[in-house]
Amino acid sequence: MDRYGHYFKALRESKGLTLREVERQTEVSNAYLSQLESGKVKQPSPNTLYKLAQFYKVSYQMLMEKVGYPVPKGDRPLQEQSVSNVAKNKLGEITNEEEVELLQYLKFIRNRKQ
Amino acid sequence: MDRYGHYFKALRESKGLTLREVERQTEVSNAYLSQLESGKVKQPSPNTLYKLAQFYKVSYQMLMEKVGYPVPKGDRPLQEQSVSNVAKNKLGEITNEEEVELLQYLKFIRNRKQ
DNA sequence: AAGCTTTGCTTGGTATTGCAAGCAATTTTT
DNA sequence: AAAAATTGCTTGCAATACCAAGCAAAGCTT
Repeated sequence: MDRYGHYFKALRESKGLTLREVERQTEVSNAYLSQLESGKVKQPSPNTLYKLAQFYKVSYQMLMEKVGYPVPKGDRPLQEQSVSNVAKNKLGEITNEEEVELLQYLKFIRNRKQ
Repeated sequence: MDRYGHYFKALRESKGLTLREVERQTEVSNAYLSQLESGKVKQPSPNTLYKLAQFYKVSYQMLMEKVGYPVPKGDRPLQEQSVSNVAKNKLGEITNEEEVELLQYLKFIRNRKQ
């Protein structure tokens, strides 16, 4: 049940802060912080994690990982970003003709709006 | 209320899939998918977003951002994978609305061919 | 045409996030 | 030492994520 609760607690105590002190600066209630530190919360929202990451000056991604959210695959550089590659990743195969039609349609959309 | 619902719907329909087909492959219920696409969900969990990102072959980070979760600026991919990139090189940036329209139009193109 | 299947959608329910309010124990102030 | 403030913590509650089950409409099959 409590896998990372003690981590948040250690983080706070290492800085000698009270629950209410953290509450004031992060806008996360002391009630919830207490539950968080004692392992009563399963997966705090990214919004909450972000506030805590900012405040404690730790990596947001690391917190996400710690509570069990999937993290983006690798920080490796993305592959070449040619139009066809991007289109393939996104839409499955897309033909040249389809791409041309999409581009023309985009022009149409824009002209229509004014 | 709904800002990204249309987007998920366009994504699914551009591939000509049913709610239940997506359910089978992503393990996200068709009930929830329906709610998601009609703007009845505020912030689907990262877990759900990850499944959909994998399945639709779009960037997980981009979905996170789309539904309003904080995304660390430094860790963001240099260029996001999206339909907009199909056109970006040639026509510059496109808006979310335009992207949705393009996805829908792609669906139309593909269905038109019998 | 009458059944069977598939479609998107709604509804009722469970689980969880996150908080306001309050409590007992400890610390600080007077 | 009494009063006041501060501490971590619990509890009830509102909001929301997510799903199983079911529904009406539309599509197929015979």
